[in-house]
This record gives sequence, structure tokens and C-alpha cells, in this order.
Amino acid sequence: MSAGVAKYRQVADQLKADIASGEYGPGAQLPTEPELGERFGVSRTTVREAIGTLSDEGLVTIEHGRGVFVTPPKVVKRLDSRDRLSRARRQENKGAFLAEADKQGFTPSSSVRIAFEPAQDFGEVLGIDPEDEVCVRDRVQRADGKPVQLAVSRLPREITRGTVLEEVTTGPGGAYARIEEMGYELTHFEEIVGGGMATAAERAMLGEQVRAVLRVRRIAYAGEKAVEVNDMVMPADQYELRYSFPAD
Amino acid sequence: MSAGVAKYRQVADQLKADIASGEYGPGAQLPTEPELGERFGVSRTTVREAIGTLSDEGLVTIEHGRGVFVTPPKVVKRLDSRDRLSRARRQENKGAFLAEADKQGFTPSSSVRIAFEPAQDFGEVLGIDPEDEVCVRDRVQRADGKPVQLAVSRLPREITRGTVLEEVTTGPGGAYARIEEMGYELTHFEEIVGGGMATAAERAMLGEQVRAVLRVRRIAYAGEKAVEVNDMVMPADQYELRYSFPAD
DNA sequence: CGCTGTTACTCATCATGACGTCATGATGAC
DNA sequence: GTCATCATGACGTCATGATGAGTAACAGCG
Repeated sequence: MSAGVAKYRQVADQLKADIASGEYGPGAQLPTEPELGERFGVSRTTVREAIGTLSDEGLVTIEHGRGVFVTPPKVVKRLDSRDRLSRARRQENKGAFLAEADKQGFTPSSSVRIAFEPAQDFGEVLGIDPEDEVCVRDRVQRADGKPVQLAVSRLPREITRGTVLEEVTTGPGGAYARIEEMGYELTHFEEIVGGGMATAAERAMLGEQVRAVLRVRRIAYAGEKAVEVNDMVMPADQYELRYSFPAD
Repeated sequence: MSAGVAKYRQVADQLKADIASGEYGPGAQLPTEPELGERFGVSRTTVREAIGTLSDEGLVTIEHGRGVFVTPPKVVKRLDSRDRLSRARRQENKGAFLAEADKQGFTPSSSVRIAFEPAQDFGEVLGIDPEDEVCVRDRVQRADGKPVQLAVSRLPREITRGTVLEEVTTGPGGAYARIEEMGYELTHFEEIVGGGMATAAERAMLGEQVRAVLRVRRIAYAGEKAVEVNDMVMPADQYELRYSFPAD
């Protein structure tokens, strides 16, 4: 080979170039591992290492027993948090996820699991005692049937007790609309964005091919009081989060 | 071995358990690859695969020529974008990165590469012709000598021409302070947050052990005019980005 | 027609062996 | 004392070869 570059890297780079050039289009199957070894004059070990790096980078998807395929470009969901959570949206009778589905044109669905637990560590952020109960709304949100987001909301039980917030369906406008009807006028949101590798459990929910995820914690405030903490997990390559803020 | 579980996974799980139990504490060196192969009765190939998964998950850090070490818990850098980019901070003579270093108590350093190119795709976001030149400020920012962030700023050449913005050192208050002195009063910022796996090039800059990264594009506006687009890449597990916005 | 077993082809796992590159400490020349 | 050199041992790369497991197409049977 050429310079002092590792062969598997040269192979990976060549395959990358071939994909970029359209030699292998979206969804196309790459030659088999032995074929690639033949073409590049390297062993199957080396080919697998090269393909492994491409898979890590999300460029290709490996399917056991079928082959290696060029990953089709993801439909990126652009979330403008401020617009999405606006009161106007709520008054259109849409929750945040439904509003987004409407805007981006996919069919939304979700499953919800309700539970009640002591607040524990979440007591601090919610400003309640760790022993106090919270209502946990654990949901899986799907676009056209495919899971695209995990979200776990926790609300102080003192707010939700006996309300529709402890039901599976929160009704028109979503949970935030209900909270406001309960007299807690939402004033602002805080979102804390992090990321990392998907855990095994998260991959089981979102799909085994998911690698990097974005983790967003949203805290909804009514004045100084936090009324909800919502921890969301989403595949990193499928989302863009947009924020605006003044310069002063 | 026991069930129909892959050996490398059994080895990985055992090592995970050993780390969790404190058998190997933070920063401790694991036995060498041949030693682990001996202990588990598997080949070095299998040991390497096991260690590779642990490395993927960020549990251990592999250092060429030295050994495999349990990754110490990382210090998370919390970035409150609004505060960090405030005019008050600029008037304290600190750029965004310097302000953060000051706040979090690390020693900052950075290297800068300046270039001039046609705007191309960036013309759209900057509101200029794709043929127009932009000033590209490509920087690597370090905390205590370790690279922690890549940032590539692009500014229309019409703004930067003949100014200190085309120099390596932008002076007190950072680039944004200079832009404002030039008569472009910054009104607001937009940040678009995404994520994914680090590319090979990014790993070469940020460290080979980096897996998931956050990608943030910040656009600085003076009124309706975009004066800078700044693409940043940072290791996902070392950062938390915090945003606040009103509910109405 | 529908189901099933076969079969060929794919990737997954694992062993063995070789050599390259890097980090580190010891050694010895200066 | 300082610094270049070398030996050692760590991980990095690569080849070869074998076996396991998942997929899909198809022939054959009921």
C-alpha cells in the first residue's frame, strides 16, 4: 500500500469515497467481505476492521446473514424547542410530540406506562422531599411505527393526584395544557443537553443499530417552582435541536 | 463456556463486574492482553474484542504502548450558553472559551489556523454569495493541555478584511467583542445541537478514545444579518449544554 | 397451494502466529 | 549531570483458517 497508513484505514477510506461518489448508493449492498478482501488484496480480518469503523460512524449497516448496506440518509427531525413548546401550540390542542409530527409529516404513536414512586434524586430538582411521591410517565414515542424517542416525565404527585395526568391519555393540548388548567401557569423551560453512547437497554428500545444518543432533560417551571422534569433519549443522528437566545 | 453467549462478551461482562466491584479502581491498569487471555482461557483476539467493547462504552481507556486503564470519572463541563455569551462576559475582556475556563477552573490554551475560502455552502446561512470569501478560523481548544473542543468559525471577509479577526490573536473580549467594535451590534444567537459518532479525523484531534460527540452550530446575528457561523465538536460525555427559554 | 427441509451464502466468533509502533526505564557515552 | 541508545513489554495491525449462526431461495412433499 501507500504511506504508513494502516491498511484497514485505507480500505475504509476507499469505501467511504465510493459511497460518497455514488458508486454504492443509499441502501445498496456492499460486496461481501471475501470479495472486498480480494479486491483490495487484504485478509478478511482487515476488511472486517474497515467495515467496523464505517459501521461505528453510521455510514453502513451490517445485517447478520444478509450483508452490509449503505445506511440511507436519516430524516432529521428538527426541533425548535421554543416554538414547539409555545402556548400557541398548546392552544392548538397539540402536545409537543403531536405538534412536531404535524409539522414534519409523520404518523405519531406512543405507548405510556404510568407509575408512582418516591422522588428520590429527583426531589432536589423538583424542590420536594425525596420521600414525596412523583407520578412517572414513561413513554416510547414512535414515528410511522418506529421508536424514535424515549421520554420519562416525573411530576410531583401533589399536582397530578386525581387528575387526568395520572391517566394514559392526557387529552387535547397534552400534559402541559392540563398543568396550566390546574393553576400552574408555565413561565419558562430549561433544557440540559448531553449525549453519549446508547446503553444496551436503550438499544433494545430504539433499535440495535443505534450508537450515539442525545440526552435532554427538560424542566418545566411555573414561576420558581419546577412542575415537571422530563428526561428524553433520542438517536443522535436523527435529531437537531434548535435554540435561540439574545446576545445581551 | 456457559450459555450460548459469545466468549468475548462473557469476558467483557466479567471485567465490567470486576471494575464495578472495585477490583480494578479508577485509573487502575488492567492485566495485559496475554494475561487476560491466559486467565479466561481465550485467545488474545477475543480479549481484544472484549476490551474493545468496554472501550466503546467508555469504561476503560486504551493507551498504546502503556496498557489498558479504568477510565476515571470525567469532569463534566456545564455550558450555559446564554450566560457564557453575554455582553457582560465580553466586557470582562473574556472570550467565550476563556470565560468558561475561568468559571470551571482549568487552564485554557488553543491553537488557531486562519484561512480564506469561498463561502460555498456556508453562503446560504451567512446570507452572502457562495463565491464570496469567508475568513475561516479553525481552532483546537485545550483544557490543561488536553484537547476538549474543535471549533471552526466562518465570517464574511467583508467584515474581517484588514482587521485583527484575520490574526491569530483577537484580543481582549474575543472575536465577538471585535465584531461589535466594527459596528455590528450582536442581537441574538442561534444554536443547533446534534450529535453522532466521532469521525477518525475528530478522534485524531480529540483523542482516540472519544466515541460520541456533540456537534453544535452557533450562528451569531447582528439584527437579521448572520455575521458568524461557528461549528463546534466536543466529546459528548464531557459536556452539558444548558438552555432556558420562556413558555409563551 | 402451502408448508418444510435443504442448501448456499452472508456475517459472527475464535484461535494462532507474526511483525510494527509506542512508552518507559536502564545503560552508557559525553 | 545530561542525553542518546537500547532492551523490554505494552498495544496495533494483519494473515490464515476454522466453525457457528442467521437469511433467503427453492425444491419437494403433503
